[in-house]
Amino acid sequence: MFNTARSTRALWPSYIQESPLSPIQFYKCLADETRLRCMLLIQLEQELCVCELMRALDETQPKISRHLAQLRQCGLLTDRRQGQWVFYSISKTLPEWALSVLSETARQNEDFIIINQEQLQAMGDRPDRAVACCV
Amino acid sequence: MFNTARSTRALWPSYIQESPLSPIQFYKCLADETRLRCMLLIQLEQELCVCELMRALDETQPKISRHLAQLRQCGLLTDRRQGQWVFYSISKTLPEWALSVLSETARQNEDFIIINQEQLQAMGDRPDRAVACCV
DNA sequence: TTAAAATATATGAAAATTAATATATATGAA
DNA sequence: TTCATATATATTAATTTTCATATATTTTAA
Repeated sequence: MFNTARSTRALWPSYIQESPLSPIQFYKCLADETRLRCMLLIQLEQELCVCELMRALDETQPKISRHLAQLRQCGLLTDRRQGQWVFYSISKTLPEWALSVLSETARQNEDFIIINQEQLQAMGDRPDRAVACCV
Repeated sequence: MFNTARSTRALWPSYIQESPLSPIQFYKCLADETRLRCMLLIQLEQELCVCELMRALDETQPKISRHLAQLRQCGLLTDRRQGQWVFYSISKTLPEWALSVLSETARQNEDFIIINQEQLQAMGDRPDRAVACCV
């Protein structure tokens, strides 16, 4: 039915499938509050880890993790592990139209996402990012 | 819970609610294949009636009608009756960002919608539109 | 004219499908 | 061991579809 680098066992929503990103798949990804906020925040902040998103959205760890995994499997996000943290960022394979949809949404819906940005800013002890050399 | 000009009785998906259009509500509307194709086609053709969309999408009448009603209740479409037909068009209250999302999606996903445009073109006996005077 | 019949659209209600969540537990790194 | 993240499983919730039927308009035939 579908495959991922991480797992072939999990039961995922049916719209999770291999490339290429269809408009339907993309909009299903955005049609959930947790996922939309994660996408917009990550786009604004370049890169965020699970614990930062938990704080910014005030949601449980499994919930955040699960939605991030979906976004990764649909090709919207990529992740990199740095020590104990896993940082998520916008996938470089995301088509241009999808990128412009995201930035247009963020730009004209500031009120929607500002609360999460504030909670992120208020978070103490945010993990340091190692500068990735030799990408 | 919600209200419409047409009915206060129907049970609709929870994302149907009164204004203003939130990004979540908008993307839930686009996160269904029937609805997304209807939106893109209507945007491209200015105005389409239920029977035209049935033909373009090859879907049943209740299915099309139901999804159009949802899109209308969320404020994405408006309708006008002309004789026996009901024509749907993009709502003039749709925010600018949503319009640009739609057109960007259409512009960069031609393959997705062309099949429906072709079926529409191939449809015989399309209802005439009366020029609306004195709007 | 008026009374069916035909055509187009809408919707109630149940069924079917799909998706989201919580809890417990597993994995991996420091 | 502790902290951060992932996931299995069960459960609950939300959404979509289908079928039957209702409503509105036009057409046809008496």
